[in-house]
Amino acid sequence: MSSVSVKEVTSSSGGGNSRWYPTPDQLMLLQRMYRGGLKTPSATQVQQITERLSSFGNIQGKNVFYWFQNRKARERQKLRKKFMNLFQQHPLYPAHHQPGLPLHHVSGLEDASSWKGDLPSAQTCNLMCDCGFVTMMMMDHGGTDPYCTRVPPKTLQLFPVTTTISADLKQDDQVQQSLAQF
Amino acid sequence: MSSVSVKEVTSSSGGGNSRWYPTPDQLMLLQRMYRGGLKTPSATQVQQITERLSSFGNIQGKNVFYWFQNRKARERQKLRKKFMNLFQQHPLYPAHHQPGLPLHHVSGLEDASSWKGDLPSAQTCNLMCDCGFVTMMMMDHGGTDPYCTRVPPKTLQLFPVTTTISADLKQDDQVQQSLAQF
DNA sequence: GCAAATTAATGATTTATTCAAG
DNA sequence: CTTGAATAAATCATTAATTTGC
Repeated sequence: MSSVSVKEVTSSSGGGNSRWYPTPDQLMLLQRMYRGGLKTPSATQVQQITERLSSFGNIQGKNVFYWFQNRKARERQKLRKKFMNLFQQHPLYPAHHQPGLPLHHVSGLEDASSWKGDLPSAQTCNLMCDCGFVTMMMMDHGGTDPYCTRVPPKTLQLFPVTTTISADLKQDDQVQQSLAQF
Repeated sequence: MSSVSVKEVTSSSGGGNSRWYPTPDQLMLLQRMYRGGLKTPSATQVQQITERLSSFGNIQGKNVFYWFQNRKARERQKLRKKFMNLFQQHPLYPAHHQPGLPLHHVSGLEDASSWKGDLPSAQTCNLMCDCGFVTMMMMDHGGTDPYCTRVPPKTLQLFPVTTTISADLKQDDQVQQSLAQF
């Protein structure tokens, strides 16, 4: 570990070359392009960029591709995290998840009488939920938000998402599973 | 800063006043259910969900109903937009033989030993465009990116790709500009 | 000062979604 | 219903920072 094996820039051949590290120049240019608005370069663009950057050191197309992918992903990640911290005080959510699940059918709810009558028309929903939805969308990209931390929950699979059941059953099942989460 | 004010979740039912804002927990669960496959909950399901979510804060059946309605509607909206963009942003991937840009996977890029599922095409912003994420981004770091801004058609042709103008060319342009800097 | 130990960054892979074409 | 195309999300893996005890 401590061996800071100097990686010659001669990437090819050698054999087990370790990963690519952008040279300062390469990095600068990549960042400049990103800030300039290029988030997802096309294949052609990757190719061009690679060619140009190769004059500063060894580089491959996949390095460029990965760089933009990671850059973009981590920007979003950072923003999500920040935004969530802004919003929900309470720490990362492992709080409520019950393996055992209390799945039960809250019986006696069939009629749904409490709100059935005031079921609003479809036209109004846009107005009503607009702002709230913005909030949601902001956090949406963390939809499953297992982000938060790497520490607490290792991997939490929530939905198997099997497509072998009828829609209704599947939905009911999903509801149950979802409800079972808390 | 506009959207951050959503903080007060006070939907106190006291005076039939302000509208509902989902709490983070409620939101998370709703999203989870939606992604789990529940797009249009039945009345019964709405009721169940409402009961469960009410343990996190004030909520009514119609809120849940509206939420799903809007979520679904906006997903469709988003897709429509995406579809439209697809007609303008060209797909530049599989096409035919490009001089140095053969089929799939930006080959011509060295070993490409693991260069597998890549080949990005330009259409990223779509997810973020819709509901205020852009706002957040701007708020966060100075409104840098034209994530989803409409693309002014530029007259710049670099590649003989079939038709297409606009977004992709814009990006190519950006690349050119960026590359031109060194 | 210095390394071992720990944490943060980030390059590289894998996995899950999603829509639409067949 | 299945599958292809294309990601974004999640994860793995390795390296650089840094902390810490001596």
